[in-house]
Amino acid sequence: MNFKIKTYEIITQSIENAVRHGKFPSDAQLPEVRIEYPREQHHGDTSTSFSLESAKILRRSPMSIGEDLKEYISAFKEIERVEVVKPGFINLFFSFETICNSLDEIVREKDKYGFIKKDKPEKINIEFVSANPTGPLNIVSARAAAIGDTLANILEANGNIVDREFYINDFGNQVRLLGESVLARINEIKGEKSEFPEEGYHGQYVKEIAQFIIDNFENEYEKITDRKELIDYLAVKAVRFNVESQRKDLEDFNVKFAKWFSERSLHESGEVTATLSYLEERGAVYEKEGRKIFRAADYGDDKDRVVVRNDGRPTYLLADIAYHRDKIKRGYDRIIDIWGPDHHGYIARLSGAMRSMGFDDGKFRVLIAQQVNLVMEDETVRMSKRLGNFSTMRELIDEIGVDAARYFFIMRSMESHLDFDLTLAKKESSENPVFYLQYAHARICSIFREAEKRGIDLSRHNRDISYLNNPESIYLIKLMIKFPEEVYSAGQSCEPHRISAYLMKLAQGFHKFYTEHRVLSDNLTKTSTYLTLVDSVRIVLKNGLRLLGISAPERM
RNA sequence: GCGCCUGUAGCUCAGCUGGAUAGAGCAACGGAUUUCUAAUCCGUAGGUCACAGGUUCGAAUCCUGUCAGGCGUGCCA
Repeated sequence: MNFKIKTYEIITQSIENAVRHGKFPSDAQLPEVRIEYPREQHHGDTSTSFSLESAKILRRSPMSIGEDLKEYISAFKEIERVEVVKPGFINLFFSFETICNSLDEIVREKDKYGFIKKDKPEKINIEFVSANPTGPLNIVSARAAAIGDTLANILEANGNIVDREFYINDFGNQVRLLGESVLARINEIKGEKSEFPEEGYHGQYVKEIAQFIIDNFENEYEKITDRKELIDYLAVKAVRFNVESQRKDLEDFNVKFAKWFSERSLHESGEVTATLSYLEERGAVYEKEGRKIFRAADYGDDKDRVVVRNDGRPTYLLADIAYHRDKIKRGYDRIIDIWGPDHHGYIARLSGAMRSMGFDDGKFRVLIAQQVNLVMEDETVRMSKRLGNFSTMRELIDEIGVDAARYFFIMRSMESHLDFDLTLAKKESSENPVFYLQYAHARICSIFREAEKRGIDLSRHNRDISYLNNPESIYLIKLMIKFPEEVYSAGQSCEPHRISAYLMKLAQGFHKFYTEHRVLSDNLTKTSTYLTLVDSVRIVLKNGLRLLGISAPERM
């Protein structure tokens, strides 16, 4: 059962009945019925402000409209009580039996509870992290990884087919600089004189790459005499090294990409030039002073953007358009990109490009994973890849663990500028909210272990829902009823943090239940009823944690 | 200058796309365990929702302006 949908049905039918009986004029333009969850429990399970919104049109007081609807609403068997209060809210209270029946649904569906099957699944591509292959992944990438993977999980739970994708920027200036940096380090190790490139990468890992290449490819690169060719060779090797280590870090973070897409491959296959002619055919590109310029301003951007420089080299934008054209060609219904905050100025031009290629506006969405301030000992740590002074995702995983790290990133909305307190996350791991969730799950498992020890067999005993007629049990059941729609709306709004907030509430509800009620007792009917309840909680917790990519331990 | 994000309890942040008396965690203080795991629970305290207008039955939420912080504003990626 779904509270909102059920309430919507009841209200709209009640309105129809009222119209049929002449309470409301049949030609009135009534507003759309909206259902809300009241903040206060005593305001009902669901409520609607329909009478407030229709008062003007019907030229009647909201209270009297509510009173008219009340008799029709209370005729529904799911509804125990209807209230019309204060300014004109209609509050609905569901019957105890209706609510308790939902437990059967949860226990029956088990690990599928909250997961929807669609007749026509959407094919969704979600691209995230896509960090430059010039070094280890940093904290911002870790945040994007946690958010992107969780969002993908949620969209899958909503019945869609989701491909996770990583775009490798293995082309252009940065990569050349990486090659130069590696060359300098190789010469250094060999005791030869070498100037380190001014804009180069100073991190320790560059030395490791240099050593790695010396150990494995010395015979190959020594044959290359042309400096430019050598740098290119080293760059390719270094990129491969970095991509592999990024892939490993991400897999250890429970993130697996279906596709690693190389930017370089777009250039080599001719897709980039093909995309240019495609845009030219559509009249979206013009030439000026030897450059080719995309008419971004015609598609919502502030100004037009260069796609081919006057020396003939394509810009990053053109490659990116080619990349997204490839995604379109692969037949996705929806395309989602998650970018870092430093790219937000780029959204307008790429969305413009999508529009110019005729891709439906609402189907392309760029989300920004906002910055992360790493806080240590109450001081903000500045992160800079080039200066080599940054905290890596690898360090994060090693320090605080995957579960805690993922949870920290997911529990905040992605557009908030996150202060990540490393000392706290490390030091006080027992106070960490993620353990609170996991502990709830472990506690329930512990109850079942004890039940088994006592030889209690659930299937042999009857249940009696009257044992659930207490505030703690009712609170839990009502909350669990809302899980599927929580998953749905988190997917619709692309807000994974809602799931973590929801699970927090559920764990809270359970811990409270646990202190108030004893599950195992001599009364086998009561025991069996309670076991069904906590089993449901365990199912929902586990399903929710699975969405977040966090483990649900059976013991702690 | 222009654009994007943010501003809510001492700190970190929620607030279900406009609802009723603004919430949680942490930190502080006081209490609870002969019981299925105390990594738990209960209570107390803590607020000019940055500020000023506007929209309406009703605003933390929407519109305008101001202030503050961050980021962006390349023929870099």
